[in-house]
Amino acid sequence: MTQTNSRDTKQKILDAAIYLFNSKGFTGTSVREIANRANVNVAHISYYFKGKGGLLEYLVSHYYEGYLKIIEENYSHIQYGNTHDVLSKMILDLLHYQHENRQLSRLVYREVTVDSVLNREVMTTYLTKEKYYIKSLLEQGIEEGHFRKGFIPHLIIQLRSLLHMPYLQPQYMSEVLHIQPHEAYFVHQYYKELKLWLNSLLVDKFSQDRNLLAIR
Amino acid sequence: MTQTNSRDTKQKILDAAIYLFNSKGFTGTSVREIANRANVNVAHISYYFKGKGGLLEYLVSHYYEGYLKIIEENYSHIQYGNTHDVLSKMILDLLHYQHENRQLSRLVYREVTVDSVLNREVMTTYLTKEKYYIKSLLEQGIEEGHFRKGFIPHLIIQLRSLLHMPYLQPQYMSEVLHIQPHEAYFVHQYYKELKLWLNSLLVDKFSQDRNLLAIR
Amino acid sequence: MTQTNSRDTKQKILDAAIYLFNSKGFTGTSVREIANRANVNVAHISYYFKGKGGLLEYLVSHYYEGYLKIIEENYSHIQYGNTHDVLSKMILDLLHYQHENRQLSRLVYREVTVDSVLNREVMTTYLTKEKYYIKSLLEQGIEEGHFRKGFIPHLIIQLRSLLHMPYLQPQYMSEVLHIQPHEAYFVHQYYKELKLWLNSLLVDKFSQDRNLLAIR
Amino acid sequence: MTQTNSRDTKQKILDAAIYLFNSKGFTGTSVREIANRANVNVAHISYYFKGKGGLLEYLVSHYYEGYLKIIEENYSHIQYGNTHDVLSKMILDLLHYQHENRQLSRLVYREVTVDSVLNREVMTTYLTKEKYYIKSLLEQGIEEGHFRKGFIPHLIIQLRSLLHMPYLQPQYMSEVLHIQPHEAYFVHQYYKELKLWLNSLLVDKFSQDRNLLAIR
DNA sequence: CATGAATGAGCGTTCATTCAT
DNA sequence: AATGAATGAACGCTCATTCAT
Repeated sequence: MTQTNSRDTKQKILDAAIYLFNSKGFTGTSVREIANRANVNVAHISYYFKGKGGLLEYLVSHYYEGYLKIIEENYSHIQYGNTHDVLSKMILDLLHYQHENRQLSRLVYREVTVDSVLNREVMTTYLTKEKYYIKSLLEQGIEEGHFRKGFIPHLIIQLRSLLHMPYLQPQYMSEVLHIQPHEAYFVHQYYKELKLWLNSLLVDKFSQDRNLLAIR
Repeated sequence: MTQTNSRDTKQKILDAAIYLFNSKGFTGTSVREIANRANVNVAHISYYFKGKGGLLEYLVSHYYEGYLKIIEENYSHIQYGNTHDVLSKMILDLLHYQHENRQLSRLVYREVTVDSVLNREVMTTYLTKEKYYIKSLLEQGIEEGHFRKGFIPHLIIQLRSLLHMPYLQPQYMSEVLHIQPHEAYFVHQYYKELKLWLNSLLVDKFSQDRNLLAIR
Repeated sequence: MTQTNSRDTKQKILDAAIYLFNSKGFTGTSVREIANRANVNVAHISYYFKGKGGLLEYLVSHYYEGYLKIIEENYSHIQYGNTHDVLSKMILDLLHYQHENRQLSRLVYREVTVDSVLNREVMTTYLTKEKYYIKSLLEQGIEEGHFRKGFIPHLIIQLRSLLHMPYLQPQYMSEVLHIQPHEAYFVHQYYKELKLWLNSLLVDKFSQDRNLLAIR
Repeated sequence: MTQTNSRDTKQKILDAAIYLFNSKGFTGTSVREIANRANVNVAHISYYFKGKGGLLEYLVSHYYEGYLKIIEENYSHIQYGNTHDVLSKMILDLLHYQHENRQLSRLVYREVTVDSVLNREVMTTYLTKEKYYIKSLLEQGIEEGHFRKGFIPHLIIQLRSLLHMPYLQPQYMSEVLHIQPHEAYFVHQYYKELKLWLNSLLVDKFSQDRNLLAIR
């Protein structure tokens, strides 16, 4: 009876879509299911998002925009000698971002593994930037002698794998490993693991000292 | 017109299904597409695999059976003091397995991220076993003083993430990172990375020596 | 092209379904045939009636509701000594009802002879009520001394057989017996037959008189 | 392992078909269901009966042949003054026939209510003969003054209705009326009802006597 | 004779989207 | 802005039948 404004309707659609795409997959979800769950007329989905495809595009874009913003914001704090700290902070922020957008994270990371034009666009628009920033950080750390030399693409794979995987398989986490990734403390616990990984990239003390000596 | 035997037909269906499920996802692929690609009558899919769902189940089960067989085979070689070597070898074998079943790997790892009864069954049938073996290996390594203490579930997450992710995102690998995961040498290159990760689990020389001294 | 209202569409589907179910049977009719005959999109059948099964259920329920209404209405006029008149009138009304819904009658009476959940529901919902009313009427008539004693279930079988059969086999009626049950006068002619049957239930004059004498 | 001869196979198919056609209807039953139930290869149905349709035709023909044989056999005993006895005996024999072929009776009486070429053939081949014999019997009885005058087609309808209906609705009989038509004694109980009906056709004593007097 | 693979048409249903109201 | 009727294509699946082995 009460009139809802378009902001509400759009948000209700988005919430329903996130839930359903997350749990059943994009192609496994029908627009009618979304409309029913959102208590909204079916036609609104085409009206507001130009169809089911547009709805996914909207979700994915929004997700990666927030994702990239975190990376860019952290990257902007780069100075001489602080690449390790910047990377640490970036990782923590991304973990928080994923945690706050758990359902969206899962669906985005999954849908991006199918061959589609959307996937292509995501890669050229967001993932190349993501790669650029991480690569730059690692390169600078290596140049400054803090990170050991390594094949950077492989390091990027590892970082992304470690970051994303837990949010792609929450049911496995909880039902097999008995870890609750949706609990707030998971972020901090898992963050420690990623710091250990990060430390393993560091030039070890001995080599580092030797390097310094050699330089002198 | 000529009648072919059932082995051929079944295999043609499987090949087509792997390709299409891999590239478009399970729900995004229709049985008619599969039948067309396999040059086979649509009815055969239900006839041989009890429907589209049965086809996926068959693929996933077969994949995880081969996967688990590798883990069990390697695990059987466990002896005192060789956990590190067993794990290394297991990782290499799994990388090879994934490489030889690249398309199947991607589709299995993806489809297992949706909420479904199949997923449930996979977790209780295969993934709990996988967890058991890896956990046992790590625990023994820790007990024997080779691996540093750590929260084992988190280590399992990391290992699985590092192992599976590259095969879940081949397009990202090739188009953004310019790595060709389908080339044979990728396995060996990436294997080195995983060995580095494995080494990072080792008790470092210093502590190890100190421990040995203390024991004497 | 022009949009018609839903009442029209539903009715067109119903008319087509009655005709086709009547002539070819429920399982022998396809939804596409119905849709074509109704000049309506196939999807509307599921849209309005929740599938082919729902369509049959709707038809059967509506039929028996009208059928029972007649029985209840007549039953409500029951008074001391008028059971014979009430039964006569009820039979005439039911004959008219069947005549006005000739096609529906045939399909309902036929489909109710297959083993199905719908059939079960019809029996518990409608036919037990029908039995109750007829049984009550006959029992009262017997108690009051108008009807000869008899095994009531057998009388019910006979009444129902005589009432329904002509409408279950109209082709036989017209092509073998050369009777046109669809002509209006058939109702009145056949009604006379049923009255004769009803009279055969009556205690005959002699016995009746004797009974009365004996009572005095 | 043991080789079955073709007689067995045919009979197994017939038994399975009778059961399934009876319970689910002809169009509601698939040849594969029949083959499964008969433990026989699907192809045999087409091989032996020229398809599903031929199977039904075979069943219906056989049924009506036995049915007609009973009528003809009884009719052959007709003599002056015994029409009533002949009819009684015929009715009893038909009740027995229906009882011994309960499932087949139901399916035949049902399938004969759809519009089909088979139905047409049945009417011209068997039902016209059935009509001829019953009509002749009734006409002779009327001529001889035993049966009251009546519209013969209507009498035929009644006789057929009363005879067939109980076997067309066994579930109704048992679940609503709590009569077990499959029990042997039902035949005799119900036979009494049909004799009462038959007696109601008789010229009553008074009128008969009066007629006789008038004739003299 | 018996088998099971193979066929292609058809099944009932659901799809994403459009559009008049 | 919001509705629900309407569309036609596509969905997964089953059908009765054929036929080489």
